[in-house]
This record gives sequence, structure tokens and C-alpha cells, in this order.
Amino acid sequence: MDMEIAVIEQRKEKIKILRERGILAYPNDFKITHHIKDILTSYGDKDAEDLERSNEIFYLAGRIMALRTFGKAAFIHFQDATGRLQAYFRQDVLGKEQYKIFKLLDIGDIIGIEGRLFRTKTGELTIFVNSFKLLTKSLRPLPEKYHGLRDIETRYRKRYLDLIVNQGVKEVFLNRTKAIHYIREFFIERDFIEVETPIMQIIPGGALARPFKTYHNTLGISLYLRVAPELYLKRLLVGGLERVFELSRNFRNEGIDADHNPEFTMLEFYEAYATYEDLMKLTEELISSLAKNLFGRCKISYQGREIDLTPPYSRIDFLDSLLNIGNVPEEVLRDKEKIISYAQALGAKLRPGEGVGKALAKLFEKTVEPRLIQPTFVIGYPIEVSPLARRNEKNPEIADRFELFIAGKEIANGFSELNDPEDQRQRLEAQSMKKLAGDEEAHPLDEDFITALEYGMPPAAGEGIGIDRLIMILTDSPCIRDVILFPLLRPEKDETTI
RNA sequence: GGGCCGUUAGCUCAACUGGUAGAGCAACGGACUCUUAAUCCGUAGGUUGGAGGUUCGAGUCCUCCACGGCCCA
Repeated sequence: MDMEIAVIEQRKEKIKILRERGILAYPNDFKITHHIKDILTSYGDKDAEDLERSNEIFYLAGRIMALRTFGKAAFIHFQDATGRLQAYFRQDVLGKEQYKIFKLLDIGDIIGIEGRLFRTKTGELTIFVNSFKLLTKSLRPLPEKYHGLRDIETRYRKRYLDLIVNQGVKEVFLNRTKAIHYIREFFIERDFIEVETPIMQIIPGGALARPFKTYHNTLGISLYLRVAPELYLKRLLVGGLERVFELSRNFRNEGIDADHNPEFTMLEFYEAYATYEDLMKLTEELISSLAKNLFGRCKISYQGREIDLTPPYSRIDFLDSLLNIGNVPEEVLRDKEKIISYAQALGAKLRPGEGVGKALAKLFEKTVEPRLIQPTFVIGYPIEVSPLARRNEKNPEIADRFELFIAGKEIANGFSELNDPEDQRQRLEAQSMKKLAGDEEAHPLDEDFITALEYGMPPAAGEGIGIDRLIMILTDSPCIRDVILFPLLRPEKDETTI
């Protein structure tokens, strides 16, 4: 700590010296003509003579990342949002006074540079500095140049340092941005309209999950952060918007692990007159074209395993998967009592009100899910765990629903929508009973939603895709916190200074 | 919630069974006009996450706490 304070003091002293020479530490009057990436793409393959001849002047700006000074000359590496470039400073070019000022610069400072390009003896494209300007003085020492910032906790807490210092982190988030942009385009092209529905909700529906609770002072009412936008998007189907999507944050009051952050990004979309079968096709198209758009191919590597996102994805029945992938004995699956005791024997805890459907879902999570490495649609989910999905016409015990798994993770959940208001009421009433029995994740009964259905919602199918998990797979990230810029962490000390 | 592991200089890491806390980078001073983990000489930098305890003596052993990681639930 003393060391850091000493550095800060030294640098403040440098600012003082600069001020005495009439130089500001934080000016904002430098305009750039190029980014480093422009330079690298336009001049990366030009040889020394070409560069000599062109003699073009460039104005660049960036943060000093490495500093190698000699008596009367110096090399630095500096980086901007787009890349990293070497710059060459010479006393005989800058003059003694300017060179003295250069010597007051530190790693971490942001500077503007004016100069022309050349190649060094070793062939590295370098900007020969004619003049420079300090743009921002950095007071704190950056993490080490070679090993970077390794400490996982610090990387999450001080993501700005992680972004400055660790190559690859920026790339993950740029890919995240590109993916989200692509997804928007994908749906807009298919005549879906993007909508925004309430994040603060009176009745938190649309998923089986515990919500965060908050309070509106003026209205004097409790509100919940949404666990899903589903019920509002379906109201829009009732309203005649036939294709809608929403891409934004959901909040679930549950534990944190490699695949869960309390706030996460979800894509939900609804299409009138489509079925869950249509959406499986659409999902294959979305994910495979997304991979192609980002990487130019459908085969990707995730944590050392090759994953092929080329359609079609395999489809497996829920119960078959328990039998054949999860190795659950057939006689267990035939007997409701045995299903429950078998699930409990495997360590699944069933809460009050949770029945066979939930036991099956937990069995699936334990025995099947981690084994679904290649993209796989699981279909034929029990009705009990699908209170908003359309009942299968041949088998009323199962829903017309699928979930998509990749790399052992649940990525998407879609179904033909239940639009029979009476069936919906009965199912939500059954959920309410569970809630009364103590199941905190049971779905609440939203009367206005039922009312909307009573006006008539067109037959439709809808789906949710977990964007963070999809990005994890696409960027080969082992943990959801690696694809969320500021993941939730417990405060270090008492950070609450409200 | 349970188990295991981690927390040492700004950063990355050392310190055998308890015996004076070290190195590299970064910093500071000096030399150096094509370096790139620049090099060379020198200097400074620590309440070993926090609080107790055992001991002549604790970074190291014990207890509790905080934060994080992994696994399980």
C-alpha cells in the first residue's frame, strides 16, 4: 500500500512540474485522424521504402503500455481501442525541452502522437514521433506488463484493468456485442419487431424462479424485478403484434455459479401461427448463422471439445433421454413413487408441493444435461413443469415444448403457447396451490394475463434463449462471469456509501 | 448450506519439517540514439486479508471472521 501511495505522490509531483511548464495533465483538445487498426490494415504490408515515400502524417492517441528509454531516444508501445503500435521518440527531433517532458511520462498515461510511419531495423511498423501531447496522466501503476492481471477476483472487481491489460478479454466482449447485434438483425429481417416490456412487475411471472423484491415509494406498492418478459410479450400477441422479440435483462434471486448470475440477458421471441417445431428450425438457423457470422464456420471448440453447430441438431424425447442417456432404469420411469424415491436417492431435494414432474426434471438435470455436449433438442417435457406451454394433443401429460442443450448447458427453452384461457387458469391455479404449499418457485396467478387470453391470443410459439450462456460457448469461456462485464460480487469491505 | 483450496511489495510469484520475509516486472537515481519481457550499476518499497490463541519465537500450527475459486447440495 505504501508503495502505491509513493507512486501516486511521485506522479502528482510530475503533474506539478508539468504545470510549471504550462502543460496540462488532462487537456481535451487533441483530434485523431486514425485508429491503430486503420494503420495496421493499410500499412501493415508496406515495406520501408513505400513508407519513406508516402511521408503521410498521422495523429493517433492511446495509452502507454511499455516504455523503453535510452539516453536520447525511446520506444514505447501504446494502445487504443483497436490495437497496439510502437512509437519512436528522439531528442534530436523533439528538441531538448520536449524530450524532457517525454521523460516525465509513465506507463499508463494517455498521449496524443503526431508523426509518420517507418520500419525499424527489425521490421516493426512504428510511428516516428514529430510531436506528442500528454492527454491524461495516470496516477496508479498498471499491473505487470508480462503476466498481466491474473487474480480472478481483481479482474472482476476492476474490469477496467482487466480490459486494459489482458488481451482477449476485450475480444470476448466485442464478440458479445457483435453477436447481440447480429441477433437483432436476424429477427428484424424476419419481420419481428423489438419491444420493451416492464422490468419492474407487480406479478413476477413467465418462469419458475424466485424474484427480487423492491418497493415504489409514491405508489406505496411492492414490485418485483422480472424473472421473464413472457406474459407481457404474449399480451402483445393478443394485441395483434404477430412477431415480437425482446432482448434484455432478467433477474432471478438464486445462487451464483459458473452458469448463473442473478442478472442475465435473455432473448425472448414470439411468433403467431408458428409451432415449437418451427422454432426449433429457426433456432438452428439462428445459432449456426451466428457462428458463421462471427467466425466463418460452425465448428467451434469449447473447453477443449469440438462442438458442431451445423444443423440439424439431434432431437431426443425427454423420457427416452432419461432411459438411454441418463441410464435411469425403465421400471423406475414406469412408477411415480419410484421416480420420486430414485431422484431423492440421487440427492435431489424435492420441496413441498413438488411432484413427479419436478422429480423427473431434477433427474434430467443430474443424469442427462451434463452429457448433452453436441447441440441437442430435448422434447416432450412433463406438463407439470411447463405451466405456460401448450398441451400435446396426443398425450396430455406432456407439453409441446423443447429445450436446447449445448456443452451440457441449457441454452434455449421454447414451446407452442398455451392460448386456451381455461386450461391456463387451471394450470396457474395448480401452481398457486404449490406456492401455498411452500414452493417459492411456483408460478403466480396473473388474472390480467388470463383476461388477455380470454380476448383471444392467436396460436403461437415462443422461445427464450440465454444469451450469456450462448456467448460463453461461442467465446470458449468457462464461466458466465467471463462474459458479463461487471458480474455481481459480494462487496469487499463496506462499500456502501449512500 | 457443506467440503476442499487460496489470500505474502502496485502486479506475477518464492520462503523445506515454526527460526532475521525474497525475486522478477513496475517505481526512483545514474549510463545508454533501432529497442521490443531492452541491457548495465545503484536505491527504495511489507501490520504476510482481519481478529484472537499456542510458542522463547508464527507467513508457516490452532480457532473465528472476511473475500474469492473449485466441487457438492
